[in-house]
Amino acid sequence: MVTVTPLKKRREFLAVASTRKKWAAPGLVLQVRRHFADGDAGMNGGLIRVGLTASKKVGSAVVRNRARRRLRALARQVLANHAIPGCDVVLIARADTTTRPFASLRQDLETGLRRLGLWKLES
RNA sequence: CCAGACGGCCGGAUGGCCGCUCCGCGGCGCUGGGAUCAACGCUGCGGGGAGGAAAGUCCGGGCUCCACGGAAACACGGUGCCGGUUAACGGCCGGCGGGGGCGACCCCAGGGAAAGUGCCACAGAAAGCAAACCGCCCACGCGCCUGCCGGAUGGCAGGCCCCAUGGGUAAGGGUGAAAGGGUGCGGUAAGGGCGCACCGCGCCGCCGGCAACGGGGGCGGCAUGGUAAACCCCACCGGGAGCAAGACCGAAUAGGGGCGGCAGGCUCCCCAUUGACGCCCCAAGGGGUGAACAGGGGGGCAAGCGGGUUUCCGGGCCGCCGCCCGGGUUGGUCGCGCGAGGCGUCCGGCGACGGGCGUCCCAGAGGAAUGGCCAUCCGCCGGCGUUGCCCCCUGGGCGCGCCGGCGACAGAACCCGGCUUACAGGCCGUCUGGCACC
Repeated sequence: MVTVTPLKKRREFLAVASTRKKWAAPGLVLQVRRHFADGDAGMNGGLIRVGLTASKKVGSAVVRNRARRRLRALARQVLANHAIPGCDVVLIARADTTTRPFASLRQDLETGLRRLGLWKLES
């Protein structure tokens, strides 16, 4: 199991967005970036960093918080076991994030990881 | 039982699996070895962890910084019946006045319009200063009608539905949100506070009340239209900005300011009284001179500079070096939760509220924790069914069962007192008006 830490700085979010590697699903939008060229490169190699974004388009403060919490729970379940280490991931909430069934949301994230080449069988 | 008024309260519950954050206690880790403190990381156990509005950011305070001689005044902003309450308020409580409701009760931006200025759309004759469109009344006749006289375009008499002129009126008509008090009677040519009664208004006493105000009396024939959420006047209140306040720590790089690099000193090495070093002479070997003298060169020390302006001295400039100071980006720590605190109870007060006693410690994040998923129950809504009950019986209500959907408004960001706005559903109490029964 790899460690999952949060992504905090605006710079880091922009860096992930600038790679243009993204996948849009009904429940969420996924953006990824490998922060080391190849291999395990250094001490940060095992880290997966996750950033969550919920804009005002999603809804009020209550709705945005709920969307973020569901995405955080999802990331904990899926990314730790199925994403290859050494990458940054940004999950963006959409309008349906709070109402979509959790299993479907999970499906969205998993196919997104496969499409972007980050999928890994359970370790 | 139905309809309604007011006040208070709750605002999903339980369990399972997996997490977050803070606090307390314990364990482990941190490279030569051992011991140990703090912090940090990981981990185990125990405990705390959103709201009545956390919202809007509309008022009032605490706290912090800035400004300032206590302050006062101008400007600007706010408040505006009276009394109380409070740390304070534009809040709240109790009264007063006006309006609405059968009633419980509800609503009111409720100071001043004889200080001044402005405005009063449309309509209307006229919107502030008294005027007069229709009408009403009187007079007059140069108008008209009737009758008589006369040859006559004339004279005489009478009359006013229609006409002109002069005068009196403001009751009636019509306009308007508003038309110079209202209703009635008398009076009058017609009318009019012209006179009278009542109401209203103004002024002056009296009584009740702390007061707003209320009650009653006398006088005045009525003067002063409305608008101050128009300017304004009066009274009272307000210094400004805000936790991104503010305090502390503060790396690399770049940049800012100040001082020094002057004199003098200490120390080490080399040369030197058999004369170093500088200058002068030379036959190139040396000699003279400073020498009536003891120093010279180099390095180091908080010691020591270099460039360039023709040169020297001084000064300035640029650069370098050394030391010191201040600002400050990312970041970190504090501010930061024992408080105008919650709950219970007693006392004072109609009440807002105040006081005493007891008891409790109750969120503290920072891309922002306080949750994610599942199950059962609960509540509400819709549909279908019903061998149940009721009614005003093609139907409806209540109850029960099944299926499906939904779970209001909304997320602390320094704290507190209010206000405003949003809100599925539900509970409790007091009161009002009906209906039924005793």
